[in-house]
Formats: sequence, structure tokens, C-alpha cells
Amino acid sequence: MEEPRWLDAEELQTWYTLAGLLVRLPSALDAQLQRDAGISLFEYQTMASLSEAPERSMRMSHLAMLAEGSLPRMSQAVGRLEKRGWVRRTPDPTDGRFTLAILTEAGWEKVRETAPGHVEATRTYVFDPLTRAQARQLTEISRRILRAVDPESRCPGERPAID
Amino acid sequence: MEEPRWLDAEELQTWYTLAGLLVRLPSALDAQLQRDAGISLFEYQTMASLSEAPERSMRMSHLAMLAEGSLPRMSQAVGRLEKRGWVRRTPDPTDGRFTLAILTEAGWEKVRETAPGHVEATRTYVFDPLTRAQARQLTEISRRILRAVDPESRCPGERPAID
DNA sequence: GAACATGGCTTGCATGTTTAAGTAACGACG
DNA sequence: CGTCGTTACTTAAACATGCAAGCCATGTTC
Repeated sequence: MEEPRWLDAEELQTWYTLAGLLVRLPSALDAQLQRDAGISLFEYQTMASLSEAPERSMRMSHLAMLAEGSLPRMSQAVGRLEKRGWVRRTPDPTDGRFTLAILTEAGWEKVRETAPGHVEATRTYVFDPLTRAQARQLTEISRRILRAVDPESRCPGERPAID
Repeated sequence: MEEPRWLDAEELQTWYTLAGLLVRLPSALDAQLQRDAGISLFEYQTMASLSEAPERSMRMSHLAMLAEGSLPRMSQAVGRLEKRGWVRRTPDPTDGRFTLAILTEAGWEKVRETAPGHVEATRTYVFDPLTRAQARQLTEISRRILRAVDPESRCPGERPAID
């Protein structure tokens, strides 16, 4: 039962500001996509990931990892996208245990028309208000926190591009 | 229909890392609280806000704003906390339209015993991996993004301390 | 080649959140 | 005073999410 290492005033300041960011930035991006395209950020990221993948297809488990979501969540999300005609599913011919999610032509079109607005929002909210140097610092800061949260995770830049 | 201002490789890098942070940090803090205290981060923030308020009481709407949540969400959350005996509600004697949420003695005790673990987690995930200078930069960066997301919002340090 | 173990995905259930409708209290105007 | 409009909150229904159990295909062991 040791005396906890309380936060000082400056750290408290940082934490409150960061906490606000953690809530408001995702919600703002979600709102833009919901309003302009009728899809959630998670659904957009899912389709965007597929659009960058070879053959525009990917295994469910890989897709879930890329989008930082659980497998059941991804299963439901892809189910919704499938119902709207933007994705279809088929067993992996290589190994029937895997399921391939495939972006349809309509899905690719949807990503194409949704991307500009989303990128614009991201730029408006994140990059426009920061200097180049601050953006770089943000990368380094985020990497450090990510490593502290989950040491297993690969956070360096070896992830294939999505956006 | 103008050509969108796409993100360059460096910006993409920043965005992916930040996106990971936005998902994983809240979820890690939530997990710690759920595991060690059986409450969510939102519930903790609610009780912590009350514990710092005069009379350990606050109007629902003010509480919801402080915790960055909607009013219905706060209503449900306080309902759960009330059922567990940590909070009680009473109409504001000044104006019957407001409802005052009041932290009970048991609730105060709960915050007291939960706070050290939560602060420790916050320190481990956020402050330990950063230098003092980086923490300061993070404050400034978060403020700028918050201003871009919601210009109305008061993000400078004029908020009363909670944690 | 038949039983079993493994791993990937889906489904069902319990919980929490959002949106919208409903309730109650206050103030203003006639 | 009585009604109207506004404000603060709660409740109801639709929906999304995590967890645990089930299902199916594969590879292994004998």
C-alpha cells in the first residue's frame, strides 16, 4: 500500500486536454462520415483497407487487426457492408477456414467518392492546426504511448498504407 | 469538384499512429478500471468529477459536459451508480428543473480506493514513456486539434481539476 | 482413413449508447 | 391566473459491441 505517484498540475493539464481529444476527434470524424456518406469511421476504415489490398480482398482476421477491432465486430460490420452491396464474402480457396472479404465494384466506387471528404476532415482537424514539426512530434509521442500500452504491438511504419 | 489535398507519406504515418492511440489508450484505461474496480472509465470520471465539486454535488447537465458525454448517457450512468449506492439524486432546491447528482459517503470511499490504481495506469501509459518536454508538446498539440474540432469549446486550462 | 485437436469465423446474449419521444418545472405574456 | 414556450431530465426503441458458445474446415495421430 504505497503512496501513489499523483499527477502534478502540469500533468493534470495534459491529461484533461488529451482526454478531450480522445473523445472528440473520433466523434468528429465519425460525424462527418455519417453525415456525408452514411457510414461509420469503422466501416470506412474497413472498406479503405480492402481497397488498398491486393485483389481488393483480405482475410477477416487480418482485416480486424488492421482496423483495430475484434473479430466479431468485424464480422458484423462486414455483414452490414455486404447487405449494402459494397463487400462480399467467400471462403479462401487456399484454406477453407479463412473467409475472404472482397470489395465489390460498387464498394470501390463508394470509397472513391467518400475518401476526399474524409481526408479533408482529417486534414482540417489534425494537420492544418499543427506545424510540420508538431505533426512529427505527435507521431513520436503516439508511438511511445502505444508501446507502453501494448508492448507486443508493432507500431513503427511497417504497416501497409490504407487511407 | 476540386482535387482533394491528399496526405503525404509522412502525414499518413502520423495518422495511422494517432488512430491506434485513439483506440487503444481509452480501451487500456477502461480495462484497468473494469478489472480492478468493476467500473468503466466514464463512471469513474463521473464520480471523480463529483468528488471534486463543492458539496460533492453537481447538476446533471454540468456533469455530462465535464465528462464529455450526452445527457441521456449520463442519466443512465448515474442511474447505475445510484443503484450501487455511490450516488444519489435530488431536485435542485433552487430550480426544480435541474437534478443534483450527489456523491454519497460510500461513493467517496470508492473513489478514494480506486484513484491510486487509475492514476498509476495513466502515469504508466502516458507520462512514463514521455519526457517532460514531450508532455508539454502533447498539451499544445491536443489543444490545437481540439480548437479545430470544436472552436466553441473552452480548451485552455480554466477547467476545475478533477482527477 | 477415422477420431481428435486446432484454429477461424459466426451467432446469441447481455450490456451500453444514441436518437427521439415523453414528462415535469419554470418564466412570460395576456 | 391560465396558457404557451422553453429548459432539464428521463424513458423507449433501435443499434452496435464484447464475450462466450457453436460450427465448420483443416491437419494430425494412430
